[in-house]
Amino acid sequence: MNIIGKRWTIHILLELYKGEKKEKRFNELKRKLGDVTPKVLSERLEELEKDGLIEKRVDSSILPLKSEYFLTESGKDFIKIIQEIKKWGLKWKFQKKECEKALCMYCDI
Amino acid sequence: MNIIGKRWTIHILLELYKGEKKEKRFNELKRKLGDVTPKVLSERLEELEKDGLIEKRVDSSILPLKSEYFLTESGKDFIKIIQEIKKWGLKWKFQKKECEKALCMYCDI
DNA sequence: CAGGATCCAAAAGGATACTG
DNA sequence: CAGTATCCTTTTGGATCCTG
Repeated sequence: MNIIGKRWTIHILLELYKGEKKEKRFNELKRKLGDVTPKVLSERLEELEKDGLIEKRVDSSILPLKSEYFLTESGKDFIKIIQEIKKWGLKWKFQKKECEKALCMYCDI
Repeated sequence: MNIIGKRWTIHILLELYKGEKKEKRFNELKRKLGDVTPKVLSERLEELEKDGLIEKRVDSSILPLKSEYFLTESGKDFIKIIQEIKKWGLKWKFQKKECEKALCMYCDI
């Protein structure tokens, strides 16, 4: 519940799940997520790392620093739960036909 | 996320799912949940009702008032998500053998 | 680029007392 | 019994500026 209850967490996980390139940079996430402040983003990333859903890889050999975040196995597995929640929402709350496609163009899950 | 993110919500849903008698009274829930204050419990119940996961039946014919809460179909369906989350937790976080029984004696799911 | 530090506003939750 | 009302503390999140 610490994971799922907090703002931005789900969006971060989904962002790391989307697209071809699975590793995302700090500022890349920041941009994609719209208006997360660096403080909050940094907090969420730390928590997710602590809980083992994501990992961080830092390349400190070159400057400027380059750090990349990516989903772990448990993180990928957690995406399934997010998908279940979405299905529940589609079934009982929002009857949005567009979202029922294999890969929803709106939320990419 | 409004549903799942807030304190006590999950516990309320599980409480309404447990046991033979599926309808639970306000003070019954309050007692079972330990130390929820009536204010918070009342807030959560309202939200859950508004979101359609539970329903309320009031018997105003007799005094003192008697109100009963119970899960709707979508509420019951949501229990499955809670179970998925629990499974995820068991798999990746807490390897608690006792919880893997068909009906866990600790959390009743 | 990847954050950390500081300060502030808002939301959430809890304690307690009271009421139809 | 089933809540409301009031007040207060804690937790979050956001804004903004700064740095190695």
